[in-house]
Amino acid sequence: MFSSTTALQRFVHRLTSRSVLTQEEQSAILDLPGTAEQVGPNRDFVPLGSRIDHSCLVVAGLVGRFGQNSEGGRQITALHIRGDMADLHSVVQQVPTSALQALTVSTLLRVPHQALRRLSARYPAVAEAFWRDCMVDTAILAQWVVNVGRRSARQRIAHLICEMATRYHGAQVGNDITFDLPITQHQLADASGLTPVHVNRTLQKLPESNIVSWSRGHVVHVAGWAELKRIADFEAEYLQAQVEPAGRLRMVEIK
Amino acid sequence: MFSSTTALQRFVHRLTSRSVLTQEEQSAILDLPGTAEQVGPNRDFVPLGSRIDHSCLVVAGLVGRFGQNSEGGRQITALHIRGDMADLHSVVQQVPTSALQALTVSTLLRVPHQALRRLSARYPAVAEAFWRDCMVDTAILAQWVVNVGRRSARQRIAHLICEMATRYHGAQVGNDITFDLPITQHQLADASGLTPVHVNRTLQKLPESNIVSWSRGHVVHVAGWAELKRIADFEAEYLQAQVEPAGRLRMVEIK
DNA sequence: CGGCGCTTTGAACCCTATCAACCCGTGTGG
DNA sequence: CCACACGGGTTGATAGGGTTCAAAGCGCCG
Repeated sequence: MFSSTTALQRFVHRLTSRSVLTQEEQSAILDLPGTAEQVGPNRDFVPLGSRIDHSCLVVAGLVGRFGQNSEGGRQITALHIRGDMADLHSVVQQVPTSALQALTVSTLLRVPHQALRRLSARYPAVAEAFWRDCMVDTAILAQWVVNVGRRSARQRIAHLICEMATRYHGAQVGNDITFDLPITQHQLADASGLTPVHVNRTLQKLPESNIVSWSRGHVVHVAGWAELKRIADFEAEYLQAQVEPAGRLRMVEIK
Repeated sequence: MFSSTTALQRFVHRLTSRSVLTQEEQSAILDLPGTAEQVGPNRDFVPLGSRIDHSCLVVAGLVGRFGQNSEGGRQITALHIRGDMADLHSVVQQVPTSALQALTVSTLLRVPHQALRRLSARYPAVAEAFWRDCMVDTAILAQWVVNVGRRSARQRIAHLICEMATRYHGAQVGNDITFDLPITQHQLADASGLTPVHVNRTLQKLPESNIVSWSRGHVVHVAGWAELKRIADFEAEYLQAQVEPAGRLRMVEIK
């Protein structure tokens, strides 16, 4: 149904939108081995505590990184969509400090660390691209802190929608956008630091000017992107969805 | 007053507590060039927007990474203490997506990216150590999301104290700890997603069992570490303050 | 002594949580 | 084909943690 090659192509595409990689390096990534796996919703596929030996590329579906407090309160700290290597960082940090869970039925490609490390050692520019990609995730995370720390419920949700819209559509976001975000209100609550009940009520007040509609098929339709951005207080720069070629950086000379 | 060599030694020490570096690699880091600078409190020394060409090593003082919402609400997304290379990630991301500001009088060593890149290109293991260090900062950030998203005011503050105590003292935390945290209640509020007023009130209720005292000289005294940890719901693993030698990883063979 | 930055206190308010039902579409089994 | 369970989503009532605004206290330094 979903080819792992397609997923790797998406991954390469993401990397090259921010980093400079030679043709050889790109195809080396495309040749990465891995075993595909399908997991059901609400299933931890990267549990806490035990050392792991692979990273997970999201082929299809939606994946969340989860934190918890002792009372069982859950907090999603990151969302990953197709083409994301959800725990690329585990290449340098083998013991997960937070768990990865599928939010919907998802397909994953488990890529051995060994292969990723070999690639990084052989092509320093790939290591650099990996590092850089991890730092974009970090920038997103920093925005999440601002989101839950200093924004109202409606802003939090609006911001999350803006982020996901941009991540799905890259730079080409028009004023009218549609994309698939298969997430329940409960999960949305866990992502925004709110209660499911309050998410529900906030969501109802959002389409006041027909800005967003959230059909239960999980497809989000944004009718007024500019307006939504304003509400959300959203600036897309940190996502670096499309860094201009001139802005790209490469530490290692191209041979 | 503060030697930049000492700061670099601290930096090396931090790196080697999680990564394996040869003697040669370590001294290469110690030889890193840089220009020292002293900045006053509340001064942005890494502003938003403009491309930068150096990273900042904190020699002394306390610095914060700031996010903002459009209404001017400020949110600290990271704290950095002596020995931290506060924006090491800027080596691969030259345009800052959040600003760095001194919280107290601080001394910085501005280290040219060029030097850091040369080091990374020459010693892949150093690049790996840099990447890993950035990922520890990311793990901390993820905890912050949980903190502001899913913890009560008292837990947030307790957690922050626990984190800083561990970062200052590493693994050797006894039940009775003293350390310097020169931060105002206002800044503490910005870090924990609360208002200064509420921080004040929460702080007053903390020493109910003489657990922490926050003398105005900014020196924190924790009398009951175990109890504070319990309140804060704090697990130190994510900080990786002291990874066992056996747990360390190195992608590149030691020559 | 006066000013300044930080801390402290009070009172009112409100956003969001909590608890508890109920609704509704879907799938399943008798 | 209906009964039932199940996982979301929705709604109401109530409570509370945290905010807001405003003013006063306090230590420190010039």
